[in-house]
Order: sequence, then structure tokens, then C-alpha cells
Amino acid sequence: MQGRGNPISREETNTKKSEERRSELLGIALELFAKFGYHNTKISDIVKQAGVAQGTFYWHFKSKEAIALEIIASGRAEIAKVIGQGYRSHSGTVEDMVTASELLLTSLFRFAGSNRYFMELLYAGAGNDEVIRSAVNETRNEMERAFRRNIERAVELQMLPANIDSSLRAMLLVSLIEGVISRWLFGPRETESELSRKTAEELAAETARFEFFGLLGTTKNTANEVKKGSSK
Amino acid sequence: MQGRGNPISREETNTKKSEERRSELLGIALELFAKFGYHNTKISDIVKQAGVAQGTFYWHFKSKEAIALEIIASGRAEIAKVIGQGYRSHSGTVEDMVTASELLLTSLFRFAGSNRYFMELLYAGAGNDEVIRSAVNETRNEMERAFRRNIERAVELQMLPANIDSSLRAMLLVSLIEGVISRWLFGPRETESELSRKTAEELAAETARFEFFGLLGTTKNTANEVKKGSSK
Amino acid sequence: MQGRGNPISREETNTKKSEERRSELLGIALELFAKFGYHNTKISDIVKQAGVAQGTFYWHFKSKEAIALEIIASGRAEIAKVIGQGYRSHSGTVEDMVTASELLLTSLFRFAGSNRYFMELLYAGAGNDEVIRSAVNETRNEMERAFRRNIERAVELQMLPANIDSSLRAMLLVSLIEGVISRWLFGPRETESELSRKTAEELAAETARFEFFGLLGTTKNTANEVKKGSSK
Amino acid sequence: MQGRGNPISREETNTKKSEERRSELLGIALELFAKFGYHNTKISDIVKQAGVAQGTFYWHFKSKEAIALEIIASGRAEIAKVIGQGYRSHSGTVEDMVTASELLLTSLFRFAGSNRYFMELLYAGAGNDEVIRSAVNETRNEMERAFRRNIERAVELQMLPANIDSSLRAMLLVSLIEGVISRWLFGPRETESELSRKTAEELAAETARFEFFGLLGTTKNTANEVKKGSSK
DNA sequence: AATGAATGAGAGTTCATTCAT
DNA sequence: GATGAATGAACTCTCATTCAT
Repeated sequence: MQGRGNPISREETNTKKSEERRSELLGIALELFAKFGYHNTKISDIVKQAGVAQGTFYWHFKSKEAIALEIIASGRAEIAKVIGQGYRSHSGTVEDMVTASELLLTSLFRFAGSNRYFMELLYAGAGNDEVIRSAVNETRNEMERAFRRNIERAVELQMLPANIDSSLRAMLLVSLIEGVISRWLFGPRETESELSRKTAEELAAETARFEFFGLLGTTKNTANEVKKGSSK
Repeated sequence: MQGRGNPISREETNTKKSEERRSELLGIALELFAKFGYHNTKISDIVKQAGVAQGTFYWHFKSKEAIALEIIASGRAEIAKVIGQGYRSHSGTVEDMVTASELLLTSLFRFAGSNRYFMELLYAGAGNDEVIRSAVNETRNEMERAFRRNIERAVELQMLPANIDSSLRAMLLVSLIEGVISRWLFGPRETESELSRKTAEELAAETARFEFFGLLGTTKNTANEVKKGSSK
Repeated sequence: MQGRGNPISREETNTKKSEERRSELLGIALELFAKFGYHNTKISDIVKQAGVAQGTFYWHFKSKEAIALEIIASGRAEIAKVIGQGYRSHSGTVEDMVTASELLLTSLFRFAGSNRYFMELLYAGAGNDEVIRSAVNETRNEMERAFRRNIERAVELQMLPANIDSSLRAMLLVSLIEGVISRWLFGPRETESELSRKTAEELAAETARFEFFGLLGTTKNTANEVKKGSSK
Repeated sequence: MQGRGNPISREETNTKKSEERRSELLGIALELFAKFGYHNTKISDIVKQAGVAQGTFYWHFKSKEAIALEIIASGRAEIAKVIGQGYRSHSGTVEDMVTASELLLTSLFRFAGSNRYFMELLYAGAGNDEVIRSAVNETRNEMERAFRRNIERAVELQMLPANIDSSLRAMLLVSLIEGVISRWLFGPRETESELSRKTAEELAAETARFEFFGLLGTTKNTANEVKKGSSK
């Protein structure tokens, strides 16, 4: 066994290396797109950071647009998975809902926290290119649809009033989430309140409370009273 | 008089025309920046639409960046005026608050509706240019600050619980508003729910209700009950 | 009259200068396309020779392809005019025909002689670009059609046998002409026979004789006898 | 033998395969050069069609230019063989000459018909590369020289008038032939007259008749009369 | 105030060729 | 013999800005 070259190994090595280079370029591109925007990122910047020649980029990707679309598509798939988990299998109390929502938001914010470049690309760096923009929008739409389905499911399970406009609510909810994520990650446009120091969990809790009780329902206390009120 | 035009009136006319040309260029630039993004709008596009030569642009404006900054600055002033009106002079019931909020949002949405290009520039078209982006962000921050002041004032007037994190709430509130405006005006990324057909008033009502009562407080009914509940 | 600036003159001057630059670029491009081929001619070569910046080219022309098409189109118009003159208004003897053909060929060869770059573009430099190639082919087809019409007209006037295949004959004739022109101008692939020293008139005479009498009808003598023979 | 393949036979096999691969690449390159032109054919196109890697090409050929030159050289040898057969050993009548010419042209057109890619490379696809172009020209010159020798031989044998300019006649004749071949094979730029449906034999007959009798000598009848006329 | 031609740095992309394995 | 990843020079085209008139 010792010393026999495995004929497959070279191929594997090559393949591995090629794929590594590919991912490396993908990662660098994502970072730069997010930090500086799609248009401000030059292929030359990407390859410089990767330490390869300009032509190498074009061995691995068809074009600048193609690499951006690939980045978006793969992020889109991951994010869809996270949100899909919020789909309820059975009914519960309002408290259950808040908890569930908090859980979902926690996953989502965690995902956002460990994919901040992708989120930035989604919420800030899309910029100009028509094709890129629509891929980004499609991703955001998909997110909104997923939340709408979750809301509709909650109505089905009679956890939310039947006369709710689920599209509108999904829109409001996603607005909330998008705003929170962008300010949390690539905001501190305002440094006060130290938003960036909050954890995903804390943010999820705050957001979920606002989601269910609005400006008024700040405290656990109030939350309880509201619950009673709405079930009267 | 021998046929010579009055030199003063002509000058006046010229001055008038020059200012008109300036505003015309500002208007066109705003429209194109909003529609196609800052980077995708070329000086040549602007002057073509204005029917003047390329050089004329540079007589009126120092640079492409300069015209964008001017556009943003003037919009910023106007929007600040609108939001400042939400500052309360005296206390009131929760119902008062909801009504007041609805009023403020109505003005804001109305403003957005009749300045949709500016709003689009603010929420979508800024693109990548560092200087532009920070001017846009400054404007958005100013809006957020104004809302925070309003919230703090409500706490002062004991209309909202004292233990509230006003920065965080302002952030959530502005997220809501920004999301609603962008989807209303240059969304419907999803056509369902016919968001774009809603009036500023309707949107303001829905948003205010969510603002105060969250997902649970959908109906007037519920709102009333919540009110009772929270004041119990 | 002295010293009054003519308000139109500046405009005219500008226009004139702009058009001059345009033609200059057209001329240089034609020369280089012909000498080195379309693909081997770089925009940088053209502007270098014109002593202007690269961008200037793009002020005057949309693209490299566009300038080539413009060159071809204008040459095509001129050449069509020349050939169209060969259309007969009335009948005549075989001798008349030979003379007329000689005249037409003389004009054509003269045109070719003073537009050698264009002819080279047509018969040698087209090279690769699909669009260019088809513009060139269209021009050559037009030439062939013009000759076919001339032949058909001669049949109509009963100067040529009615059972002739005019398309085929036009093809043979144009083959002849194209071959002669290319060898005369950018041939001497073989220096013997000093083809390049011949005048347009001499070539026209030789070609016309071959056209009517083939390899056998070389001398004026033979021509006369053939005439008798064919009219017997 | 313990399962080991015969090392010699394997080598042979490999050698065979290597040569096969070489020819395969040559064939594909010829096809693509002819169809799309030298410049428009990329090494990557060739290897893709052959199903081998890019590097493999460079094991078999020094460069893109080298493969083109090799293609041209081998075609050149074959075509020279065909034309050389037209060299007459003894004298004959005009009718003999026409028949002989027809025969030669028939072989030539047959060759062209079964080597259409090579002919296209020769007459259309050479493009711009200096080295390629001169190799192509050398081939065409060789063809012209062969025809000139044939004509000079006919003069020697007193089948053609002594005062003929054989270079010029060869040029005219080759122009004819080249024009016919290109239009027949990769023409029909004009579809009328259905040139492409003609057989090599038919084309040879028509061309030979034009070669000897020009525009006037269309029919067998006329041909006869011309013959009488010229021999009177 | 206005014109429009000119500028030139720099972008994305192509492709023949090389090279380690 | 063969692979496929890597190279890098060269190309066409863009566009904000300048400038002579």
C-alpha cells in the first residue's frame, strides 16, 4: 500500500485545487462587492487580492455578472432554508407565537451575522446593474413570500385573526427585519444605542416583541395584558 | 431705443433662463438617477434629455457628484420639515397617539408620493459612490433622529413607558416606514395585495396600527381592546 | 465689412473641421483595413495615424464595425454608378458591343485604380467579421447583378444569343473582372508580365477581348473573322 | 504473459492513435478555418470539437499558425498534381483543345468539390494573418503558373496563336476558375441560376466554352461556326 | 452661457500559449 | 501523450471632464 500512487488522487487534487480557487474568488468577490459595491469592484481588484492573473478569473467564471449572480443564487438558497423553518406544524397560544417568531428571527439574524457580506450585497451593494438588481430583488421577494406563507399558516391555525391582510403584514414584517439587519450589520449610521453590540438573540427578542405588540408592548408585563385583552 | 433691446430686461431674462436651465437639469438628473441609478446615468443622458450640449452641464454644475449632492441636500431639507411636525406639544391618550402618528405618516407618505424620484434615490438608486452614499445615509439618519425625538417626547409626556429604548424603537419604526415607502412606490416587487393602489392615507392607517399594536392589533376592535388592556 | 465676425462662420468652421476629421479617420481606416485587414487594424493604429486620442474616434463613429460599414456602403454606391453606365440604350453590331464593354471596363478599372484601398477591402481585406463580410458580399453581388442586367439588355436588343444563361455569364464575367482587378492592384503575386504596369485602358481592352472571343480571339484580325463567322 | 499487454503493440497503438489525433485536429481545424475564418477560429473551438484538452493541441502542433500552414501545404501538393495533368504531350485541333480543357477543369472542379473546406480556406477564409496569407497566395500562384505552362505548351504546339500573352491569359483563365469555384461552392451569393446544383462536369463544360469562345460562343452551333471562322 | 469636439485613464473581456502534474 | 488551470498582453469601448471658440 505504501508508495503506490493512487491514479485518482492527482485528478482529485486538481479538482480540489480548482474548486478551491473558485471558492476563493467567490469569497473575495462577495467581500468586495459588499464593501465597495458591484460597479466599484474591478476584476483587477479581485484577482489582485487572490494573487492570480486577470485571465484566471475568466477561466473560472464567464463574466463579472456571472460571478455576482452565482453569489446571489447560493445565498438565496441558504436564506430560504432558514426562513422555511418558521412554518408551523401545529397551533399554539400567542405566547407560543412570540417564542416561535423569536426563534425564527434568531436563526435569521444569526445567518445574517455570519453572512454579513451577503446581506450587505442584498441590502446595500446591489447598485446599478440591471441583471444583478433583479436577482437581488428576486431573493428579497422570496424572503417576503416565505414570511407571508408563515403568516397565512398562522391564520389557518387560528393563531392570527382571519381578517388580516397577510401580504401587507408580511411586507411590514420584512421591512422591519430588513431595516434591523442593515442597521445592525452595516449601519451604525448612528452609533448611539450601540446597536452593533447587540447579539442576534437580543435583536430577535426586541423585534419579535415589536412585531406582535408594536410600540406599546414593550414589557413582558404589557405583553401579558395585551394577550388577555385580545382573547377577551 | 433704436431697436436695441433693453439691456437690463435681457439680462434678467438670461438670468431667469439660466436658473430655469439649472433646475431643468436638476430635475432631469433626479429622475434619471432614481430610475436608472447614479452610475448608470451618464452626463450625456442628462444633457440629451435637456436638449443642451455636454459642456453646458459643466457650466451649471461642478461635476456629476456635485449635482447629486445638491439634489440630496434639497430633498433632505424638505423631508426634515415634514417629520418635524410630528413633535407633540401636549399629552394625550393612546388613541390620540395613534391618530397623531397616522397624521404624521400621512404627511410623510404624501410627501413621498409626490417626490417619488427623490425617495427612490434615497432608498434604491444611491448606488456605490462613497460620497453620494454618505449624503444619502446622513439624510436617512436625520429622519431617524427626528422620529427618535418624537418618541422621546412621547415618553416625556408619559404617553409611552419610560423603560423604552427610544433609539431602538425609532430604528424599528423607520425600518417599517422605509420598507413601506419603497414597496409602495417602486416596489410592487410582488404585485399581489395591490400595494401600489393604496392611498397615502390608507397606508398611514395600516402602518400606524402595526406601529402601535403589532401583528395582533389588526382591527379597530382589537385596537380598542388593546387600549383597554394596556390601560387596565 | 472689415472686422465684423460672421456669426455663421464659426459654426461653419466647426462643422467643417468636424467633417474633416471624420473624413480623415475614414480615409485612414480604409487604408489600414485594406493594407492589413480589418482585424489587424486596431483603433489605436487609426487614431495614432490621425494624431488624435482614442476617444476621439468614438466621438465620430459608433464602433469599429460602424466605420467599416460606412466605408463599404459609400464605395458600393460609387461603384454601382460606374457599372450602371454600361446599360445600353440601343442595339448595335458585335464590334459596338466590344467597344462598349471596353469603355465600361475602362471606367471600372479606372475607378478601381483610384480606389485601390476600397477594392482591396472588397477583394482581400474583408477577413473575418461576419457583418463586414456580408456587407462586402452584398456589394459584390450588386456588381454581379448590374452586369447581369447589362447582359440581359444585350439579349433583349438581340446583340447576344437568346439561349444564353445570363446569370452564369455574369458570374463568369465578374470572376474575370475581379481576378483582373485584384491581380492588377494588389497582386503582382507573380511579377512576370508586369501586370501592374498596364494601364486601365490596356487591361480593359484585353479583358473585353477575352470576354467576347475567349482564348482564341486574341487579335483584332481574329476578332473580325469571328464577327463574320458569328453573323453568317 | 501474466496479463501484461505486449509493449510493442501498445506503442504501435499509441503511435497510431497519436497520428489519428493529429489528423483529426488537422481536419477539424481545416473545417473551422474554412467555415469561420482563421481569426475567428479559436484553439479552444478546435479542441472542444475534438474532445481533447487545450494543452493537447500544443503537443501536436507548435502553434495555430503552424497547423494552418500545414493544412495549406498539403492541399497545395494535391492541387498541383491535378493541374499538372493538363500538360499536353502532342498537338491537336481546336476541338481537341476544348475537350482537353474540359477534362482538366472537370478534374479540378471535382477536386474542389471534394475538398471544399480547403478551397474555401484558399479563396475566402485566409483572412489577415500575413504568414497565412502568403502561403495561400503561393498556392494560388502555383496554380496560375501551372496553367500558364499549359498555355505556353499549346502555343509551342501551335494550337494557340504565337502572339498571345500567356501570363495575361493564364491570369484571365485562373480568375475565371477561381470565381467559378468560389461561387459554386461557398457562393451562391445569388441563388438564381442554381449554380450550386450544377455538377463539376457541367461547370467544366460551360467554363471551357467561355474560355475559348467568350460571351459569343455559347452554343455548340456557334462554337462550330467560330471554329470555322477562326480557321478560315 | 453655450457649444461640441477632444481627451485619456481605465474598464471588462479574449485567447494563444505555457506549464506543472 | 494528455490534462486543464494559469498567464498576460492586447483589444474595443465608456464616460466624466476639459477646452477652444
